[in-house]
Amino acid sequence: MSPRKSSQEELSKAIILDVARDLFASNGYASLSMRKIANVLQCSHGAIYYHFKNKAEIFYEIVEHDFEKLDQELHDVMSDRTTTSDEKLFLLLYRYIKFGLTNQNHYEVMFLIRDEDVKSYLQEGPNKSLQLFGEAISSLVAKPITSKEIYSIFLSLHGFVTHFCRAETNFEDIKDLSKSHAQFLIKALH
Amino acid sequence: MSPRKSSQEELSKAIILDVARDLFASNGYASLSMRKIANVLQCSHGAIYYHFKNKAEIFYEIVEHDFEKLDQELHDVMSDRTTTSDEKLFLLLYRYIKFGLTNQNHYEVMFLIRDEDVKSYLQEGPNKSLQLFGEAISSLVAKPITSKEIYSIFLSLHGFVTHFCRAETNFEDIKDLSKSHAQFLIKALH
DNA sequence: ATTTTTATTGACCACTGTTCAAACAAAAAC
DNA sequence: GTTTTTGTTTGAACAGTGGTCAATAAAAAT
Repeated sequence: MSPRKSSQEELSKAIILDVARDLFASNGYASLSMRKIANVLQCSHGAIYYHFKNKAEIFYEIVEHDFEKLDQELHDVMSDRTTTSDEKLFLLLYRYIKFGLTNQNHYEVMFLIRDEDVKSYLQEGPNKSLQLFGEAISSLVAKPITSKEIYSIFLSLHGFVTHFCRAETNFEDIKDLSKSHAQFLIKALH
Repeated sequence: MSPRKSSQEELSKAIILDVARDLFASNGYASLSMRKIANVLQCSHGAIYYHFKNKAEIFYEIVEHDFEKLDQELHDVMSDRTTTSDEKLFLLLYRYIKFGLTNQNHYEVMFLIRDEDVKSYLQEGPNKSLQLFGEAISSLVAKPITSKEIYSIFLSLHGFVTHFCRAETNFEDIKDLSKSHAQFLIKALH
């Protein structure tokens, strides 16, 4: 009919991302198709490919953006003057788990999906998290920390989140377990 | 042409599993299609559905069967009379990592894939691993171990395997890191 | 008023897992 | 030995996927 929309209803990266972000939160990567997004946007799925190279690009942009909240949160923990180093250390681990489990679909794209297209966008993201983490932890523990220990801490948290992501467990349901996991890991550091 | 094969070349669960297992080891779950399997079997893809309910069932049978090697390996560690408890504890963790990383596609089906069909088959498998693990660890440590600690150990190993599964890292390339991760976790137990 | 650029459509491609009527081989019943 | 029944395979069909692209029309530039 009309191969181009009136300027009022023209698409844009931002509009697509808004809709996709919304649907993504409840659907996840695999079961949210380009056509479903197009449907909500009231456009054809082909149009989306004018704004994004492929499906992976859309979702990576969403995830990358939303992961800044995690950075922010960890940063907040570190710059709080009312908490001790020990408390900070605990909160760092605890908040990481909390973030992962309250943004399970995000976590999946960032750390779990094995799709090659998705992975091609992930050079920076996960490493950045790891580095931030490492620096923070090092600064909180008196004893010198090796990079292997940093890895261990990070991957141990990762395993916790991954497992309960798959089980689709609410964070609220495993708050206690999260706390004890964080404490368990801290014990290994000392 | 011939809607039924001569008895010599008839399909069977076993034959399908043999071929699928082979292809699965190098292709993984997502990118190995029913049609590819049928192609190698020289039959139509429809025929496979006579022997298996769906794709997930095939792969679950493969994975379930091959995971017995892990059970066996852990059992071997425990029943070795020449190693101390401390050595056994280390080997338990180390061998788990090794198994996961030398059977990455298996590990993915058992613990990672979020597909509903796959998960419907997974009521027993992962819990069984966890339980075996818990009993073994408890028996190796003098101090009483809580179930939360068992969880922590297990999920920490899981995170390690998961991460390097995604990165498709060879176990050989991170042997050292595996060892230090195992040792890190043991430190938390004491 | 005309040309150029830009964004959208929808048909199309090559896939995917899954279903199922039809067809025929083998086994069982007669 | 013939007929019936059962078991197994085929291949077309379905509904879906991500992705491409010529045709087209609105908007912008001339």
